[in-house]
Amino acid sequence: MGSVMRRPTIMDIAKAAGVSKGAVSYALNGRPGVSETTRERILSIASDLGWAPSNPARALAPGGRVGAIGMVVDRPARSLGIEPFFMQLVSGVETELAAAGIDLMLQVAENIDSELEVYRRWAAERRVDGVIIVDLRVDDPRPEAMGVLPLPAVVLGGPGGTGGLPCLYTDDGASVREVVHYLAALGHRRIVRVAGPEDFVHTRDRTAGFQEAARHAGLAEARTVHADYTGEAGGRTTRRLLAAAEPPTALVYDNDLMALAGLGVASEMGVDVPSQLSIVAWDDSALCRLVRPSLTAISRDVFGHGRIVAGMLNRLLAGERVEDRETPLGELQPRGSTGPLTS
Amino acid sequence: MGSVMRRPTIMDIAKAAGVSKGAVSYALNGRPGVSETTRERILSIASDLGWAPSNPARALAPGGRVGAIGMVVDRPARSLGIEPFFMQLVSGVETELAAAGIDLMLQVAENIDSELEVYRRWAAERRVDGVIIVDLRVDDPRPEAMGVLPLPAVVLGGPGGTGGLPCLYTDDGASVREVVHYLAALGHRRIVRVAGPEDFVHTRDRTAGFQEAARHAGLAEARTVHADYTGEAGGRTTRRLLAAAEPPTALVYDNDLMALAGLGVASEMGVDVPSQLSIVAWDDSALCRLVRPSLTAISRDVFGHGRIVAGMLNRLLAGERVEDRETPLGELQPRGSTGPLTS
DNA sequence: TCACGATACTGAACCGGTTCAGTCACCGAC
DNA sequence: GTCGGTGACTGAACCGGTTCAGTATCGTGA
Repeated sequence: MGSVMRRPTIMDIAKAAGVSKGAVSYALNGRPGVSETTRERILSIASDLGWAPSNPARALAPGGRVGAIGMVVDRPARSLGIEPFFMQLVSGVETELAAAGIDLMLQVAENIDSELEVYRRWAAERRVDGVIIVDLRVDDPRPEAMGVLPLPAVVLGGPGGTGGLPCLYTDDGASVREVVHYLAALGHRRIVRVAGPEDFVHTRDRTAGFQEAARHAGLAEARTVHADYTGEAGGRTTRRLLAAAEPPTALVYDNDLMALAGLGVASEMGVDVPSQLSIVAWDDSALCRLVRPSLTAISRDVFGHGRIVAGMLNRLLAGERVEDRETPLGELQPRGSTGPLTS
Repeated sequence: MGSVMRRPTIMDIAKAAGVSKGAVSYALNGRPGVSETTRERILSIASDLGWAPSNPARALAPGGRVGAIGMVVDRPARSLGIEPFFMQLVSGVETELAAAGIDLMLQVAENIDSELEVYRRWAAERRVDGVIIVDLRVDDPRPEAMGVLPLPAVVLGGPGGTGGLPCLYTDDGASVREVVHYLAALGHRRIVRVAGPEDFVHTRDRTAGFQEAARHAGLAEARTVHADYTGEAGGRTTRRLLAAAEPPTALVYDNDLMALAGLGVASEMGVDVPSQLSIVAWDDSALCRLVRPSLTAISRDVFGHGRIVAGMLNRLLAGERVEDRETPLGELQPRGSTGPLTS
């Protein structure tokens, strides 16, 4: 008592062991320069003292790393809470980072400009060692900004348009083609896709796959309309579509939140799912299994994507060369919200 | 060209301005010790050079702060993705922190022990300046652990059981009493509450409020059963309750995810909502408005809670004395999922 | 027996800030 | 004219690590 609790430093260890700071550093980092007996003595003292390296000090030393990576999400704040995607991704990312003792900084941004501002600040203030970029856009300004900063980055999305940054990408076009074939086989011809924002690369890829499959199946009336991933927009769009003279018989949504909203609107308008309308969701979260009818969805391992992309960034930070990587295809999970027309 | 891009330091500024490091530091921090003309010259040079303070260096200096706070969430990873609560809370927290230039570290943990391990590591390695503790338990080990570490902390929950830590609390008992009165007024007598885990303080508070209101309204059959906030558990519990000989006519859920699952199960079992069963959710997220029937819910300003609790932590870190604070009561939002029995 | 090289270690510089104790010039008061 | 005080600034220490250039000690081979 009396002495104020203070974090032990390597200097404390050095004094207790009767050696110099440098020797302690070598011992603790498993580097040559100390004898095995000395190393063990130092490690034991360090453990007795409850020593842990000061992260700021490590980061400050020449060539030091901050031991944290950053992620910025800039979808509309309103939808963020419900969007299962990000928390699952975050869980996966952290699982991978935890092993390396790396932390995750999370920021929500209003738009892509404030997102860039966050990256600039993080780089200037040395807050993070690298970042994971999500929701790649068409002509995305972020990859090129990363080149200037410089802030090592890995992109979730692509391929293409990543400005040389390593990326983890998915062939969404293939998944959407499977959905169209599935719906066409059920007899649907008026299929409309309620998509995410037009300037996302994966939206564009899905749209291309959708059009191609529709043309292939001879569905002249298939088309894509855009919304913004929020339940509100999904509901509004669905209401408009179902009120048309010849409403679609099948709707394909780009996330599960809009699909859920669509299901609600159909019910409100007296349109039965699936006998009068089939609904397919993207991003098969638990939501899809909770509602009635349960939602047919394209299921991807978002948690796994997080692990992989974090691993890629880790290796990039370690100075290794990192190749682009493709994820397994999303799998169509047929459930109660799709079926043949029975009118 | 040829010169490698290097972050500018205050030494670079000092050289350019022809003054010492110390003078630059005084100028940049708005402290006395430099003339107004010199200060302006230094600021202008700093801006020209694109200087920003190195966070590790600032943190390392005596009395320096890391400029980051941490938050650990340890609900079951499965439910995390859909639980709107956390992302809304995070948004609110960050909005408040952004103004002070503070970052947020987020960690997901499997259980309360690994959560404590994270706090210990953060404190030992000086990763964060303080933490926000959520989901306070009965006999929670965390407040007391914080006293030892030492890591400044603010609790979202309580009051009581916070071991002296400042807290932001809600009178959940009052809200649940309002719900019971509302349902009783609609004619319901067999009301069951599907609650969160028993060892959460707010679960216990709600249970107490629920029992008191039930006794007051003469509802002998009202009771509480416990689940774990996941949709799966909410659905399973609902199925069991509705299969009983004399099933409840109203269910009150502790979050909206379980309420959503309950709604699905009711539909699956052919129980109409609201004519045969009324459903009330807690945490009024957009989900409640998207499904049909829309869910009556207790609405709270989770985003606002985040702002307030972050502000409290900020002031605590600044050395100010912080008082416990109560949030406004959650408001009952009656929607389509509740009504009188019409059997 | 001596030179040589390897091993084990020390001392100091360095990272980029903050802060404290001085130094110096200048100004007003007596 | 001198004294004291103040404002402006410098130089150096400090935070807690990492790393590099030396140095002392030892064993070994010729």
